[in-house]
Amino acid sequence: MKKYRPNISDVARLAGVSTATVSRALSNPSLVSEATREAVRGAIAATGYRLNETARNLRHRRTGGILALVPNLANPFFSQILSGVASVLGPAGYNLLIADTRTAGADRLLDYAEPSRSDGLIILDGSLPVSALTGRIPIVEACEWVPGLVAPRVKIDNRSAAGLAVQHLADLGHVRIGHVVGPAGNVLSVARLAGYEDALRSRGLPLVQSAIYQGDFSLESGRAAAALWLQQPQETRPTALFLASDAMACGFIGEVQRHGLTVPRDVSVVGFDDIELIAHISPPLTTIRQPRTAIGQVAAERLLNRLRSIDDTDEDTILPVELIIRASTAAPRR
Amino acid sequence: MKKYRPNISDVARLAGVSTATVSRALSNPSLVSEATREAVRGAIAATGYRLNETARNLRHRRTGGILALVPNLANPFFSQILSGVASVLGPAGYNLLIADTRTAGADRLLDYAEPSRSDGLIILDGSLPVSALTGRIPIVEACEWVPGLVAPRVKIDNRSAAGLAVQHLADLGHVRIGHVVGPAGNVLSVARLAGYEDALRSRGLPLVQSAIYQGDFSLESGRAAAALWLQQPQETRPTALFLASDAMACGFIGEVQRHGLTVPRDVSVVGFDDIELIAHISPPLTTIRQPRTAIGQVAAERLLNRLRSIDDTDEDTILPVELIIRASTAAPRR
DNA sequence: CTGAAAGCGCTTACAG
DNA sequence: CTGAAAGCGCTTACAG
Repeated sequence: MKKYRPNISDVARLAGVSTATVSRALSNPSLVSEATREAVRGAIAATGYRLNETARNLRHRRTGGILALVPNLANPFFSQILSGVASVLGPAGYNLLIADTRTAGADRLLDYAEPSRSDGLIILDGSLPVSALTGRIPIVEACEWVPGLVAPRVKIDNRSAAGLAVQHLADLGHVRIGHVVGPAGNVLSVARLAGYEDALRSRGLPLVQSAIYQGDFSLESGRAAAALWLQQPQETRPTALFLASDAMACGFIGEVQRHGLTVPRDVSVVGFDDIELIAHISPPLTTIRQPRTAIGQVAAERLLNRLRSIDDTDEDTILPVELIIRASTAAPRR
Repeated sequence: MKKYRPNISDVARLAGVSTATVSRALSNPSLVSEATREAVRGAIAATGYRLNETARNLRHRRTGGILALVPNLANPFFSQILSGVASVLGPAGYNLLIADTRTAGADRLLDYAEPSRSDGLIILDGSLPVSALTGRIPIVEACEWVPGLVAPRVKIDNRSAAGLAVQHLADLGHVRIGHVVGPAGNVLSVARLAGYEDALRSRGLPLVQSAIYQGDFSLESGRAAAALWLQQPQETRPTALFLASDAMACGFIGEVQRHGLTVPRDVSVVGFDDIELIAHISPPLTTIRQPRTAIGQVAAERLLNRLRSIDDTDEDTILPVELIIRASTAAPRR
């Protein structure tokens, strides 16, 4: 018993028809008579035939795959987006390929936009060079975006979302409101910082450098920001902080609690993203919810439309955010 | 200016050689004279030629991809494993395909082990049916495993790892030690429960049904377990709990804190996995660290070895775990 | 409704 | 060291 993989000719021979007919019976049955279809079905069952996708793809000059470029796969922030992407791509018959732009060597960068590698790109990493991506295969950007790249973007309005967070703190009566920014140069960091500044200005609140802390979205950088904040004089340091990610907010809260302070009694904290865990820590975190599954789904749908030439606009899709008020924010102590 | 994708014949023509020579210059340069190689290089640069992977794969009767089957992509637990997988597969020239076994329809299940879909499988979901996976392409299992499936497994010793957690609690002086199990029927749940029971027995501690709570690895199920625990009489309920996942431990701690209790003063808690966040909540969680990146890397390496016929053993790789003692555990109150 | 034939873009055993 | 030719497994315009 040899391990032989039957091909379309084996089926054709057994069914007593040509390979063309088998092919049609498979991909466009209405072109084939019922009797012939039945014969083909029988031959397929008898041989255990399965279509070779690689051959079909070669013939169709496509790959059958969509490549998602993620800055850091280990970061759980992306898994939910990818889950949304996968839920759309699977049923549509596309494979989801994933590449971690950090662990993949820079030499590999040029291959991303290779038409022989995938039929389309979903970009989740705004720090990629435009030149490597431009003009080869359809692209959609999700969450982050590459400045200068012409492609539809599926995202939230980061600037006004940041404004929501800060306004919430202002509404509670806070005057000295601080901000922990994301990674330097990151498009999201820039937009959220701008929203923070917008909100302070529109409320006539003080905008001072000492209330802005550098972060990089990570837990550890939130902890470090807290360490700085703890060293500042109590009378002048912020009574409330808006942090550009939930992870940083967690790190921040953990550190101030370790120093015997209480949130929100001693300091109010707002995060960004609404990752699942932070509803369960104490205090549960007030944050801006980002519809991550929906972002992934819509990005995948728009890319599929481009592949089918339905979507010919470069317009962005802006999805709504929501301020989720939990227990990490309160009026300032007086 | 037409958008024309040059192929190997275009390069051959320009270089004044045959396509066979171009092919050799690309994949086995030592077979080709330096002068010819140079000519080919020039022609490639001039035409902007890029190898078509699909065609090469068809010729080689392979796909160039490895498919990872994940039970739930949205669960961040898997992202770090996938990160390890990606870091090995990328440099080896393989694409990483990912499928979410939950969102993909059951009809798609049979396609997973399709040789035309991928060259090998990394299985992270122990609940898949053996029949759908058997005997088609090389498989490696990581973390979870499918009972009855003959394939190398890369995992930890869940049973003794659970024992470590329980022994730590016993060492602190706890007598009534409870356990929140993972999803019913899950291979990890079963192994960790067995390890819990082992440890109690070997210490001569009471093993009672009322100290075992059903969970499913999720935050919410940890919260629900806490709700049950809170209702039990203080004199008989466990003074310490080992939970089969960090997520459940977070949910548990959050709920008991919400009821005004303090961890570890009122109850000690040990989790499992060592996900990043739980070092930063308060109290920082004592847990069993699972080397997730390494699990992903080793799984990918073993699969690559199988594809190259280097690895011909079905033996499991057992990676070491570590008990990480933080602040969520202490001696029982007396 | 069906078949013969060309072709998608590569690779490689064979011959020289 | 190099080329002609067959072939990987499909699909589809063309002809009947």
